[in-house]
Amino acid sequence: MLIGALLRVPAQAIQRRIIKELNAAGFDELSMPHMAVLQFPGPDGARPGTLAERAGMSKQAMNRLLGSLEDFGYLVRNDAPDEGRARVVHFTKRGHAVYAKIHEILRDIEHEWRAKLGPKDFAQLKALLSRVWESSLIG
Amino acid sequence: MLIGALLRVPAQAIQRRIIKELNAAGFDELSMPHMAVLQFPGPDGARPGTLAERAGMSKQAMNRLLGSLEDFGYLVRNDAPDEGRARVVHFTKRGHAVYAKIHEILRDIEHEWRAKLGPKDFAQLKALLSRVWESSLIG
DNA sequence: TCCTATGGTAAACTGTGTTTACTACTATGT
DNA sequence: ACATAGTAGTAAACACAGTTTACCATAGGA
Repeated sequence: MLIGALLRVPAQAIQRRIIKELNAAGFDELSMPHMAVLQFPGPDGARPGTLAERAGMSKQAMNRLLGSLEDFGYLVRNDAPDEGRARVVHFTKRGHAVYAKIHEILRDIEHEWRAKLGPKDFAQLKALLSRVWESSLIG
Repeated sequence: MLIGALLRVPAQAIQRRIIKELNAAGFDELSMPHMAVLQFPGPDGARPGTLAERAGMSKQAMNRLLGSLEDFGYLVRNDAPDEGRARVVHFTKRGHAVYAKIHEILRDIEHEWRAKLGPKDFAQLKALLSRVWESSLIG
């Protein structure tokens, strides 16, 4: 089995599970595209343009996503007082709640993996993936 | 760093790189959605419905994808003589060529990762991901 | 024969993302 | 001071992908 599938399949499974459990927990307006905003490290305090770059999409697409999340009450876009036309995204209470819920789901998943693999091997897996992250392999 | 991001980011990076290199290698009609068909274990010999299920999408969406790949000359959909209305997907020569190219790219990526992490740690990483795959963690 | 299940197909609708075009503010050069 | 270029954000038109709804074709029973 090649590394592509080995990474892709569990990553997708986690993504799907997060959306499903989020919907079940009362955040039922959220769907796949919104994950581009909610992904680590989260939008709180960031500029729309920065978020667009992180997600690998155009500023316009990100902006519409932010607009929908603002309509749903997850965040607000305030003017940034320091710089010209810039704006800053901030979570509302509900926004902080989803983000916390996502972390809860991920902690559950980590707990299950740890139980299956054993704590030592699971730690090893995370350590190796962290090294991939830190190296220039995924730039 | 939580397991979600640790898996998602490199998996996405690999996906993008595959598409980019495929385009550069002369397979320039291919874009992200086509990857749903070309993903492991590949469409050769499979039913449209099976491929839809694998990719987690509707049969109709998969069928249009197959139609476009057929138009581009990557595959054909023949009648399956054994069963009622069933059809079977088969690669054309060009289809086999892309699939081989994808494998080549993935082998390159594995080579780079092996060089960065060291052969032992890279093997360990793949072994751990294989265990995740084999366990019921991603079902 | 009629009913159901399965596999596939077609068209309308929805939403998502890019492209193109524009506004607002800042900084720089003359 | 003014013109210019650069940065950040926004808006509308467009293209495309995926779901929904509906339908056709074959096989296997009741």
